[in-house]
Amino acid sequence: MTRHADPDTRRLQIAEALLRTLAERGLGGTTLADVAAAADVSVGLVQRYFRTKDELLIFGIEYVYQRATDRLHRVEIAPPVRDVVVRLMETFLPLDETRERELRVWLNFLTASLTSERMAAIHRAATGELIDGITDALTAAQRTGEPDDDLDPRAEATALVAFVDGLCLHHAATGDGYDIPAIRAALATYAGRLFGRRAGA
Amino acid sequence: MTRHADPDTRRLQIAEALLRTLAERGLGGTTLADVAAAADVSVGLVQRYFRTKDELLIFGIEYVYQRATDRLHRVEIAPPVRDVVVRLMETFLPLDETRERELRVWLNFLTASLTSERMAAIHRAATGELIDGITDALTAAQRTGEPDDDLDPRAEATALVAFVDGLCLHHAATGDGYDIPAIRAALATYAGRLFGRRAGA
DNA sequence: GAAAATAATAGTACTGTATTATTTTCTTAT
DNA sequence: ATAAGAAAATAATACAGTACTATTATTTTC
Repeated sequence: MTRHADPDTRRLQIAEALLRTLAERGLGGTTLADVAAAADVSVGLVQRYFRTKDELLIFGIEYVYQRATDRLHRVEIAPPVRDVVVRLMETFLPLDETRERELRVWLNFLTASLTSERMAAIHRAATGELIDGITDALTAAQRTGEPDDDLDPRAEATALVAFVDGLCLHHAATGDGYDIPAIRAALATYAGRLFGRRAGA
Repeated sequence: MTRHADPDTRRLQIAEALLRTLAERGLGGTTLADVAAAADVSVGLVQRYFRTKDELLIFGIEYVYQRATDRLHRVEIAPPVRDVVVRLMETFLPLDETRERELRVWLNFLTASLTSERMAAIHRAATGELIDGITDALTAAQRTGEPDDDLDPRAEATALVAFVDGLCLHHAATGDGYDIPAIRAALATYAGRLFGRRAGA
């Protein structure tokens, strides 16, 4: 990579190399040299675009959340709300290699946020916005009488997010029993109960 | 700590110091010196009882899973099954400081297992046994006609474990909206739907 | 007196950071 | 169109800090 590119592109290229490296070696096993090698770039270049390793990591986590947010915003919002909610949550599933990687990276950052207030804040903000969005969707659905009568939209939104994250977590760490079809089926079942599948049985 | 103790006790003492340190500083921020200090012991002593740091960490994760297993085995198994399942899952909730610590440690080990086959194997084994147990409970409940008619016990068990782990994960990392009462309420709601709360509304 | 634990030290390896000289690439002005 | 100069990227090196491991002598405890 000896071609000049504009600064923003370079930062993105390096960030993507970071994500690849993080997914493969974990946060504790990732060095600047690793990232530079993955980006096919010299270590000095990484240093030029990111003053410190911390700055690179912060940029990396924000990049991951940005991509997740972009996916969310591309979701079609045509009713019924039940399907909208399912589609929203499915954007988080590791349905392709990219998201599989991002899941692993996310888990690393999440664990890091236990000891880094800086990262914790980023994570909290993103999670909060997500839950707000789901809450709004559930509230809207209630007005159309779609979901169960007396459910607490915010509580259900937080529970749903926890459920999906739990599924993803086990997919990444456990494997067995948490393959993609199983996860989608579990999500469908969950949504069915949440919105009351009285029509069925 | 200058009193002699039998080897097993010493290893346990050091392991507990490890857990305290891990919960506080994370896996990446924990050094042998930290552990020794937390155990009020010299670094040389840690080295005597654990040849390498890796050996200490493996012992630590096994210790955590052992404690979780012990808690599971102390759960009362009096029907209805619905309550048994809830009680089983509640043993994983961070209901006291010890489990709060263990949750953080567990998250660190879980993330580490993404890049360590050794740790991944330990995690998979423990998760597998747990899911087997829940599956058995659900199957037994089906014979008594307690839960819904046509549910897949194994799929439901894996989903339930994912749900609880997701709740714990967000409690540790996110905080907001995932306090203990909220988690218990979410679990109760989930169990209610799983076992069919037709009696209520 | 034997075993356990401490204390001090040394060595090796790795990593983040900083610096510098050199080469390559792009742009611009002639 | 091309040559000169600016900017970007490389390469090599140095440095300081840290951590794991190993070793040894000394002290404490049983």
